[in-house]
Amino acid sequence: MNKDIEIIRHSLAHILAIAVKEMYDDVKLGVGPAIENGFYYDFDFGNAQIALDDLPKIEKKMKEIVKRKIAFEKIDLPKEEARKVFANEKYKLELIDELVDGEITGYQTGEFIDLCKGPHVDNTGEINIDGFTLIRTSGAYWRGSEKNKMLARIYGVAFATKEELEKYLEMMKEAEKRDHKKLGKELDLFSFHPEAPGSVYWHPKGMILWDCLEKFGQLIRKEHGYIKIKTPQMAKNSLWITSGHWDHYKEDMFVFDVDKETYCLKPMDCPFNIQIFQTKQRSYRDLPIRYTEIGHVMRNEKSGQLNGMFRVREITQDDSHVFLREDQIEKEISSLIEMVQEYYSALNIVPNFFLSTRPDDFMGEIETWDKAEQDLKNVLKQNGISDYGLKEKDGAFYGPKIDINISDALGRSWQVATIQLDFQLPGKFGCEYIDEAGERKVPVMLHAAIFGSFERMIGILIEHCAGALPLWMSPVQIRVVPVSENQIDYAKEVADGLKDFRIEIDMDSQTIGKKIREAEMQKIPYILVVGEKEKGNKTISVRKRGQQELGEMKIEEFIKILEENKSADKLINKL
RNA sequence: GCCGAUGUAGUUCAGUGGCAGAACAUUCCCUUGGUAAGGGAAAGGUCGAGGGUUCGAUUCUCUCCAUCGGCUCCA
Repeated sequence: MNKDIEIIRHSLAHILAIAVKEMYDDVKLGVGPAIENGFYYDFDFGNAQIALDDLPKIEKKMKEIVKRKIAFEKIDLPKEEARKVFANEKYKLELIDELVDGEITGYQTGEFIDLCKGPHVDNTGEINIDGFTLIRTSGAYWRGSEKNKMLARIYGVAFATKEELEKYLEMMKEAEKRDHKKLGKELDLFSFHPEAPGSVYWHPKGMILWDCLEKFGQLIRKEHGYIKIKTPQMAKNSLWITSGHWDHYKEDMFVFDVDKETYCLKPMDCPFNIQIFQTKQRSYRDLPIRYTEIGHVMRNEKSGQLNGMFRVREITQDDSHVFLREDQIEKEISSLIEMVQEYYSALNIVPNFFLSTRPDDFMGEIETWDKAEQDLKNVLKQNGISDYGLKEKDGAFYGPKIDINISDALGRSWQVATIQLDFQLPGKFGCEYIDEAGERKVPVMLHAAIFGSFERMIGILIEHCAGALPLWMSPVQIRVVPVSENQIDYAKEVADGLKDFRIEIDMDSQTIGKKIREAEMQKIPYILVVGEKEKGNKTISVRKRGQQELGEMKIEEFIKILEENKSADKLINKL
């Protein structure tokens, strides 16, 4: 973030607080930082409510304050002094109590003083009155904890100039057009229905996309030595008590009674994979054993956090579980990172790596966790990934993980792939193998999903390409458009010659312009126009998605173009 | 789950305390066309669900459901 604009954003948060204080009685202040593209401020309005409709008034007041050209003055506040100044601000007092003398500073603007480290602009006059706007309100828990009171957060966006602001707002409007929920409907890929909140209904075209992803994933896994399995959808709670999910994950599980016993829909596949491992006596020579499973798991996500395909209750994971010896850990994790990189480069997506560390609610010994975290750090380094982010306390209850995040059209970051190192569950279940010396040993377990879930990954993919999927994944790859009904027979002949592709014929008795428009809006990669001319010459006129005509050519020539496109996609030859 | 917004035809959206509207899509008719919308007609609705206020509610009000933007939580 540009330093100057960050100061402006921070100052605007301060000005927002002034405006709200002037307009509403008995408002208590929370905090108000600069954020990417703007700023926010949290307020406790007491019994009053703040709604979207109130924002224009507040924004007007902010602009008025900017025009007053008042100075921001930094003041040092000894703790006792600060307690006096903010005597009426319970949230500020809470923050002051955690600071020590000398650390506490405030910024005074006219009558108003805010508790703040700064920096701020010297004078409100430095702020461009047309460079910012308030965009939305939301609730936000005080200090980010669900246990605390929910404050009213007001968000604004701010830039140095009016033009930059307008450009940003325009960009966000464009981004909304790439929303996978909207495109999924328009392209007839999937739907949602109120009777099954958080579950996806896959339409025929969406299913083709799904199959392409699945096949490609399995191909990569096969090359890395994985074998497919399939496990149950539900199990008695005794299994989940053993695994620890009952203690650590119960809130998110669907639980129900059958014949006086308690059952759970599976929220994860791991315990079942462990049970398969245990059906035989395993030797050190057998390891690593690499299972992969298309896991259909169900998690009771809270209603308010469901979000299109990004956050569903029925999640289909490209799951894998590896049982291995300690000396195999680094090599195996490297292999998983390699798989992630192969997969994402084929999808033209750059993965962002994160290390997620021990959560508060962890299972096992701290020393084991420290070792596991160190192992993951080593492997990341060995694979040339040094710029990974840190997600503190974000590991699974059974082990730390390497996560891969991808942004959606609106710039929100979603976790997709995950590689988890687990020293806990195999022991919990009493897994063993016989080592070289004939001793019983507990294997280590890796949990990994390469693209995370079909739902989330497909949502992300759609948004990344605005629905214009690469040829190999397009549900319909080619549409033949006859100029008039007189060429329908020839169109069928053309389609027959391209049987290896997903091809369809537009039989509508509409103008050619209309039919082209339809095909373009459906984001079909190739449109083949056939009229009297083509019929006579035994050719086709090719139009590529989003471009002009490629010209008239023989079908064989067109197939050559398709093949080149395929090899450009690298992986298509494998499908 | 919490804060806020939204819910009207298959879709995108207008609108109103007193007979429910458009465009696109659908069906039919005319048109037989040359690279992003040819013309016409018909059909299409328990205005998210249930209470309340009212002579009368799609409209006001309450509860619930669903969706979206955040918060929290997670692939």
